[in-house]
Amino acid sequence: MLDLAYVRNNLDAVAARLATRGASAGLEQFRELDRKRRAAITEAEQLKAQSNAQSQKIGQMKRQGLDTTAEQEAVRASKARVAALEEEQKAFEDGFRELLAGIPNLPHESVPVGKSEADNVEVRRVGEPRQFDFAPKAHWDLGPELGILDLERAAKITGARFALYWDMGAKLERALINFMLDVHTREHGYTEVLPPFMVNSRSLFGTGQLPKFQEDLFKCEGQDLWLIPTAEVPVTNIYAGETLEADALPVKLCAYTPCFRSEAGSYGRDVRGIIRVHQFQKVELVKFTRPEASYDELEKLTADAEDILRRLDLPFRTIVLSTGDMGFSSAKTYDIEVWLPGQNGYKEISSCSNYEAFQARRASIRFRGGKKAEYLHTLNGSGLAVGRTWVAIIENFQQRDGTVVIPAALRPYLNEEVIRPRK
RNA sequence: GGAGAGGUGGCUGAGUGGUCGAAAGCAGCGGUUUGCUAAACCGUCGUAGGGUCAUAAGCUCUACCGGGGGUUCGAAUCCCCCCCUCUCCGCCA
Repeated sequence: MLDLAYVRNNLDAVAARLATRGASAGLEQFRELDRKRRAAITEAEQLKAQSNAQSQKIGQMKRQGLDTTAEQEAVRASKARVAALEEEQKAFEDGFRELLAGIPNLPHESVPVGKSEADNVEVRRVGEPRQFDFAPKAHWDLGPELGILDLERAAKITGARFALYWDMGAKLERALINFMLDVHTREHGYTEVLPPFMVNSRSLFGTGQLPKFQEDLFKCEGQDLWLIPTAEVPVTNIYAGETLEADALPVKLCAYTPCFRSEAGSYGRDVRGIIRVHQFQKVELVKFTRPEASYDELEKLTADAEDILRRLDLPFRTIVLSTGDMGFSSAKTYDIEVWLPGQNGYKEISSCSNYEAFQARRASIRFRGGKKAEYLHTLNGSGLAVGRTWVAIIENFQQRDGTVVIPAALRPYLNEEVIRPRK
């Protein structure tokens, strides 16, 4: 959510910046709705002030033993009008809040202006894609051949876009989770948390998934409980409604969670394998920072995520998303893309964003800087998506004989150096 | 799931129909005193949204005592529903 006073007083500038991300709609109504809303508030409150004064007077008169029948009747008579005005006020307030809550974040000035992902800009490329002296296989062939990935039975148990891992497949997934958590907590200074995997709608509003992106989520029928699409939601909301001490910042948290996404509207994309599934595991990094530090912290957070790929000897590139490709709540986003031989290209494995005060305002997360509490900045990024890391390892380190060599950094977590076909 | 107790400002904790946005204490902030620290003393000290206005200060109004309804001229206080916490029982990993 944008700052109301800022939008009101810089409407043209806000409109211009939103236009760069193709989101100008709504701002024309803003001024008009804001005006109507304030008029309604003023009118309703004036009448309420009158009634309150009358009621106080009645109290005084009663103490003096005076008859107050006429005064009581007068207040009672104005009640209907107060109720009508309040209703009108509420309607304007609701409409206005909805409008404000539906406006996406303003892109940071360093973000390249563009219409789509075609305008994203590569900022660095690390590692060389391996030259195979045989035709490398995609994980959807290699996984089943090794007996570690079983998509057919997963479809039987649950449905399409779910995965069942066997033996070394399951162990590789678990090893990756432990490896990532250990690196981030021991070497990058993050505190590990294990949050609920279901959240309420208030939390989803706080991070920006609701009200606009309900169709991407799984909801428990008849209850205000939703499966988390990312750990960002429960972890960012840890401090919802709270005010942190300035010297506690930055707060750096990391969490392993499964993530559940309906993938509505992605029919036909990444249909093979486990690149895009309804349930995947992720280790997430979340930061709460002072406003002036958030862009430095975004660089560090991105580097922390990249470090996992470096340690696993996986080639990757980092791109900065253009204004046209950024998520709703983000002011700036880096995507990290890992090289996948099966796709002969780079594929997103992490998304690192600075939300500035956008989420903090929605979730009401502040810090006490000077005298007054002010909104802090929130950031998060995958560190990393575990399922796609699994794919990257299988595909990048496959051998001619169909085995997979485990990268050195991961061997202590697996007690194996090679994944061989399961008998 | 059953029975009971409770949810008030940063914290503790008063307040059962009007003058209560809310006593008191602690913490915080400003100051006096002090060689320094401590203590003492004085003052100040909630949030959000309107109006006035310079997007300031100040003044003023409205709302907020877990959330939502209701009764009443008037609700922290009375009634109803819901949520959360604690204790006991049952069940369960």
